[in-house]
Amino acid sequence: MPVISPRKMQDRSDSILDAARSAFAETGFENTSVAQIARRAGISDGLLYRYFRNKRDLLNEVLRRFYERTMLDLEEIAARDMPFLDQLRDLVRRHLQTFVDDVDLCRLFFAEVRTQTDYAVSPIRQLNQRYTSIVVGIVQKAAARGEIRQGIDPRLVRDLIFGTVEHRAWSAVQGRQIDVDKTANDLVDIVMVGLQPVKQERL
Amino acid sequence: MPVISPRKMQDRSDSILDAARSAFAETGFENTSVAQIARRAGISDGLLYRYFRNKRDLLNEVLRRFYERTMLDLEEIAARDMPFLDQLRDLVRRHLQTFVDDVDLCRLFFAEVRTQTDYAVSPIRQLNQRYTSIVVGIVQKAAARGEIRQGIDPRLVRDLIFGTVEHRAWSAVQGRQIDVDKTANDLVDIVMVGLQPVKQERL
Amino acid sequence: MPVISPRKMQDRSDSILDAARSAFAETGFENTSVAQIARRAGISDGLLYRYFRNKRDLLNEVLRRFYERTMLDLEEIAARDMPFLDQLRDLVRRHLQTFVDDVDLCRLFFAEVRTQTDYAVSPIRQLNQRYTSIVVGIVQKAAARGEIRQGIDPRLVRDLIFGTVEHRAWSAVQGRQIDVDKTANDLVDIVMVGLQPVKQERL
Amino acid sequence: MPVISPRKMQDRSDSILDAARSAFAETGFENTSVAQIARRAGISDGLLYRYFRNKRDLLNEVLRRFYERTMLDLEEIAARDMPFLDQLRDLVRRHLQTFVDDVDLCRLFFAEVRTQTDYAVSPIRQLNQRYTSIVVGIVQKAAARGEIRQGIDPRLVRDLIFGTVEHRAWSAVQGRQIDVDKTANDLVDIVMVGLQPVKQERL
DNA sequence: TATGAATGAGCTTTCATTCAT
DNA sequence: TATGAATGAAAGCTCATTCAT
Repeated sequence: MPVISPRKMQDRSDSILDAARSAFAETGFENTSVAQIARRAGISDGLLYRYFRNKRDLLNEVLRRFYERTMLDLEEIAARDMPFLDQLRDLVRRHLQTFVDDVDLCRLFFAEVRTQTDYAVSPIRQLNQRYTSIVVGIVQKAAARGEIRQGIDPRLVRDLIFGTVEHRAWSAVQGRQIDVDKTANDLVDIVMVGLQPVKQERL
Repeated sequence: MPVISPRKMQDRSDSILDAARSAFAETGFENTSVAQIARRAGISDGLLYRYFRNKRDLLNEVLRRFYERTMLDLEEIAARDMPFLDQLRDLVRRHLQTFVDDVDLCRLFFAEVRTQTDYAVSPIRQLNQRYTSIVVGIVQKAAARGEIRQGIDPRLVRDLIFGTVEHRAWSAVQGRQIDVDKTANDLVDIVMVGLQPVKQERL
Repeated sequence: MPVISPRKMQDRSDSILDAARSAFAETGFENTSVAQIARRAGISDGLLYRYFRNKRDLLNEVLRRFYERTMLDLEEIAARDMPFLDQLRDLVRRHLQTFVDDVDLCRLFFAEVRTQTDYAVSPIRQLNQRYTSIVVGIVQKAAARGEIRQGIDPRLVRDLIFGTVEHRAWSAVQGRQIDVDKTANDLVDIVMVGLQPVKQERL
Repeated sequence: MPVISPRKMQDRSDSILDAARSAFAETGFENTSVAQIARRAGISDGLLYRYFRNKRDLLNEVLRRFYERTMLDLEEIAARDMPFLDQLRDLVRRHLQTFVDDVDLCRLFFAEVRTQTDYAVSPIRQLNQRYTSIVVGIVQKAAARGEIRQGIDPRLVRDLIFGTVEHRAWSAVQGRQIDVDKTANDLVDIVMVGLQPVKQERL
């Protein structure tokens, strides 16, 4: 009995994950059956269990890949040597774009993963932390460079950036389109100079 | 002439809602069976259906009560005649406190309701909109009074406030305590004057 | 504690039966709940059980009354002293009219009663037998009078009359209207002279 | 490559249908649970649903098989080139025999299917129409050939034949044996020459 | 390696009937 | 006498997972 080549195994694993991703995105985790995923992937139910321990494992892996892919972009931006203001704007823009492009996977994350009881110790959470800590990093760098004032809690900025984008994107899910560039500009504007009416130099 | 007193009916309705709230919070909507809720409430399956039309009705009612209760506080703050800065700080503090006090219900809302495909037309969404529009309202009033600069999109401020608080509270769910007063102060500080280092007059 | 008058009891029993009849006719036996009947009758669920042992008892009583009422008409016709031909035609017409007027009750009988396992010993069956034996009776009388030829099995005529009417009425239930007079004439015509083409004296 | 042989699948399908037929016949459609059928067939509940879409599908299939089997015989008789009289007698005999052989299935049809509100659009009704239209056809042919007199409504003859047989068989269900040949002869006799006492040529 | 047959627990909701009040 | 609260069984159907083939 011929053993399948590692290459072929990898291809199959990928195609299962593809099938799972699109199926979960379309109908949600609970409303997607393993049989549906297997059919989309062109294999039998049983074989799927050779590649993934169970249905939830599949979900976690789908989201892990999503995160890793998205993170690369964000980390690339964070690695650039550029003024904080511009860097922040690029990050916000990129993050917003992720929501626009993959709203279903985002919803999946919020609905099915973040609320799991074992989320605190899950590998997905570690990815999420690594993801959001990118903003913490550039804020610390900006503070060190004097680009922003002292005494700012970088984690609050992180929550502000991700929270705002998420909330905005979420309301955009219900109906209205989202203008990525304008939203990024407006948000960064507020974050930098605040709402106060006093005259001040723009950076 | 009802066979049980209205008081007893009310008590029972409350105890069912209590049971539903804690059960949903612990195991999620899908993974909680009506039978479990009935057992927690100390009644039979069938009787539950004399108080609530169906399982989803139960969820909606749990969240409606939560919202109405919370909203009263928020609207009371919004109705006060006080400087925008202080009003915003009170609102943020109150909203944060809600998360601290009722993290289970918040999780329930985010996980089970907001992600439903029919959320757009659900009664809960209307409550949520009324809830968040409170901030839109005070921002508009502040703009009219000249307390903040022109050209600010009030809905972006709304997303910023609720998104940040939510994100912060969410990370607080996983472990760490949250310092409500400090967080509120810091957030309002950033929102008002931004991160920029330039010297400026505080309001 | 005042005992209710026999008269009032009778009235109530009647109103329950009325409610049951119309409810069963509209939605069928299985799809009608005891609570619905009680509500229609303006009483509580529990009280209904003071008047009828159970739901099926109610059904039997509804049909028993229906039969008795219908039977009176049929027996009145059978008691008349008139030529067999005319008498038969009147009976057929009357029976057809019953289907037209009370198709729902007829359906109820066929669907819910005649197929009960204990139908063979039920009071309803006795009524049904008494009902159909009316035709047996007039056939025997006609044979004795020489109005029909010898050697005819009266029970076969009974089955012919009731079977044909039922079958015709049943197909009429699905859509098409039924012309009572024409159908009665045509049926009696065939029954009397048959289909054969030979010239013969009409009676 | 199916994991079980087509032969075995067919056998199982048959055994499920057998189980369903006898269970439905004994306790009726509503009062038979899918679990009961599965147990009779020696399989699990779930497996049954790989063979039949749902409970009603099972009922339809049971009756469809019955009809198709029976119809073949009837259509074979109708296709023969023989005098109307003899053909009719053969049809009646055959139809009566069906009742004698499969009284349970007949009861099932009358009690559970024909009385359904959606019977008018059910596949079973189409089979029934095709079945009964066989008699309509031979009557029309007989009329064209002059074997029966003009002005006869073939559909009334259809109702007469099927109605009478059904009624007779039905009363036979409760107890008494049925003499197929005699009944067929007597019925055809009446249908051809009627009840009238006048002298006439027999065909 | 691969299949898909087979399992059976699990779910929401309804409702006839009883009985405390 | 009258109420309607309370019970709890029952039912059709789905599906993650296992395992014989």
